[in-house]
Amino acid sequence: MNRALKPSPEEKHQHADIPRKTVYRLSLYLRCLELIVANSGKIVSSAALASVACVQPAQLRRDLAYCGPLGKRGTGYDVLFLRNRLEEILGRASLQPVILVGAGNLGQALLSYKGFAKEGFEIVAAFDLRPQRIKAGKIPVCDMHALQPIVRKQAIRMAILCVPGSAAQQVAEQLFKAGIHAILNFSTAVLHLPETIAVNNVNLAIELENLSYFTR
Amino acid sequence: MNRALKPSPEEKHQHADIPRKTVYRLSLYLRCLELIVANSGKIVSSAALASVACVQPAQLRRDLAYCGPLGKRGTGYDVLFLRNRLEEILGRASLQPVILVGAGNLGQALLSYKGFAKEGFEIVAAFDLRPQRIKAGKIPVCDMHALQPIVRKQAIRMAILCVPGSAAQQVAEQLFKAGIHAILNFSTAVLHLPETIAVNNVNLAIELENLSYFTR
DNA sequence: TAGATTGTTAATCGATTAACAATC
DNA sequence: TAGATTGTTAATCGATTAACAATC
Repeated sequence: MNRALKPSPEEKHQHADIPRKTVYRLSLYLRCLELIVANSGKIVSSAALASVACVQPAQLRRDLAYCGPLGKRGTGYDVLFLRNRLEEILGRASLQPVILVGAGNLGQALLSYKGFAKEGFEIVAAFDLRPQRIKAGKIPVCDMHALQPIVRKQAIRMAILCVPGSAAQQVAEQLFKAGIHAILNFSTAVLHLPETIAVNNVNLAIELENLSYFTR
Repeated sequence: MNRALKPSPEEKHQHADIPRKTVYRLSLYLRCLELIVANSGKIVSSAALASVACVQPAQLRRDLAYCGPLGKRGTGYDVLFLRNRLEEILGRASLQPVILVGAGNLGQALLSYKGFAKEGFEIVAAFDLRPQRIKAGKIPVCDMHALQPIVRKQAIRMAILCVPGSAAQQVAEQLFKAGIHAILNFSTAVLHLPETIAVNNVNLAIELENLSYFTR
């Protein structure tokens, strides 16, 4: 997506800093809108969309307000228009290349997981200490030494990290040095990295432990 | 807030409702303590532990304070004692049985993922519409019809949900009716369920989308 | 006792919700 | 115009952080 040099009115809100939690919910709303589109809904009110997304209508309106005025007072939101705007804001216009590092159990699973491709992300390469041991369908599995040149050459910004916890910090530093800007961390380790790199943690064992606590 | 009667110390912390975010971080602290134990640390200060866990020392002390006084002023926390207390509070004393529903790509991956077993959770059975198509090592893969009797008989409280988004709501209702108390939801659907059942959502595509937004 | 570090209180910050004026 | 629903402001709620008295 090419950007005009001077900001147009549409872009007025593009660079507003939207809180992280709101951005997360925007993704949620987008998925709810897809459902509504599939059910041939044309117009949706904040109350209706909020109920699908399981949030309060006031919160939904507030979240959307960060993106500029998107609805029509007295009427509601045009479903297709809102969907398109959210797609723009979330940057889903273009296919995003991603690499995956650590092709063990979980890593191999994510390689074959269809959910990413469906939503605009393409895993273009996987990396492992012992690349020959891995079957990964169409995706090339490379040696760790190939990481930096591939990331640089293809200008890849995002990585999925699935190495064992004991290796995670060291590999994460490699990713940072190679020029990666964001890591989805599935390892059990807490990563200590410069603030310029974004990290989202998905710790499956902790999620279960957390649920377990609340079942008593 | 004026209380007529002051609760005794035990009363105060036994049934204390610890905020969800704090419970999550307690799991994190527990894992950091394991690291410190491995490095033969005996005593740890809030500053040291906080730095390992990437949180503020004040937040760590506050979080721990929900669990009663666990440290010694002027000295710090006894590593083994604190670990044991956190394990008790988080209920890691016993092995927790879990079922997995939907053994597609992601489901099969989680079945073979070692991370759960390592941390006190055992996937005792998997369920799928077409159980015969799945290879799952030692774990029995059963027809959906077998769900309710198995959950009841073995008094299973937790489920991992990996079915396609289009089936998720319906299957989640089945889980609820079968007597499940907590769901780790990997499907793309937003589940509408009674408040008595706990749900944690892990939406991999949204995590990536969220990171993608913050890399610009 | 002097130094260190917790546990707790008070101040700050941010996020959610309620209320309503703007306006379709 | 009357009814509906947004966008926004103000009130509320909860979570984080700073500060410090308690105490080892």
